[in-house]
Amino acid sequence: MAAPRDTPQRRAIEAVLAAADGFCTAQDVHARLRAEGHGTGLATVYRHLAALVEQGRVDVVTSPGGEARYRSCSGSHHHHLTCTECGRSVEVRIDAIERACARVGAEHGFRDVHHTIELSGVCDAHPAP
Amino acid sequence: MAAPRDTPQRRAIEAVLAAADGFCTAQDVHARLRAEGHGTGLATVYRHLAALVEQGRVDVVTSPGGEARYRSCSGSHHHHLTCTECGRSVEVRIDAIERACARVGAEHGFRDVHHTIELSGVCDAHPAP
DNA sequence: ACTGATTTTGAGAATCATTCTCATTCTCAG
DNA sequence: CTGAGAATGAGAATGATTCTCAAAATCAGT
Ligand SMILES: [Zn+2]
Ligand SMILES: [Zn+2]
Ligand SMILES: [Zn+2]
Ligand SMILES: [Zn+2]
Repeated sequence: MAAPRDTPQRRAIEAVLAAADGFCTAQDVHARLRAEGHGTGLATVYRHLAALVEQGRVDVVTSPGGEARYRSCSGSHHHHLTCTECGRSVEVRIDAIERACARVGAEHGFRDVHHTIELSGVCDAHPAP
Repeated sequence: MAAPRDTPQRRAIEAVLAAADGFCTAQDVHARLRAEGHGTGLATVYRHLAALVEQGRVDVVTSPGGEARYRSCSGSHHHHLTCTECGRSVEVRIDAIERACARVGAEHGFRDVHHTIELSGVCDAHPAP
């Protein structure tokens, strides 16, 4: 369960994530690697993706369809606003929400409260009403 | 794809959800039905669960493990605070968050913004620090 | 570089939740 | 009662993720 060292495969995977500016699926990463000539295996992609998530270098959200989608990100706490049309996503940080979540947890006698928040919508690069 | 009518199977499923006071998996529901003697099939459980979700009579959240968990709920907009130890969960409504989410969407030029929020922690029925 | 120990890799098999298929059973209006 | 259409359930199919394990790469010590 130790994090795999830095290897060419890991670098290739990080490169793919950096190139994409939205979330992409493990299978997507694998396909893109294959397209670029790297013979990286699917298992390896999953391994590194999991390690990167653990290190906080990559975010993962489980899409409604049930698959996990990955995206490289800054290390500190934040959430994502993602376009449902083009997949583009921006990191957002909203103190009001952070505070409200903490307060609600306390009010109900819960401790060690965590939260997951996902925002989605249609960005301004698409036909408007 | 039309919503199935009201049938004994549907009633049984709703009963199971009502009995449990936390989220449970489709497979859980199926198993519990079997245990109670109903010969309900897995496909039927999934069908009704999906219909109930569509009607807003049931909430669904995809757990970190990737499976969908269901819970009967009131119809109006709300979120859940769930205990990671016993699975108990309470509905919460936090205007501050609703407002903040809408505002952030607008600030970034997104329209038709939706959000999913899940709170989890340990409830006061468990050993404290 | 050579050797042996350790880690990483990748092809394919194994899992497992969910969805599909389809013949059978139900429901209900006429 | 009868026939059309809806619902059911057993089992197959799907598809993402995880596991298995032999081969390949890497490392430390010589
Ligand atoms: Zn967009
Ligand atoms: Zn937060
Ligand atoms: Zn609890
Ligand atoms: Zn809300």
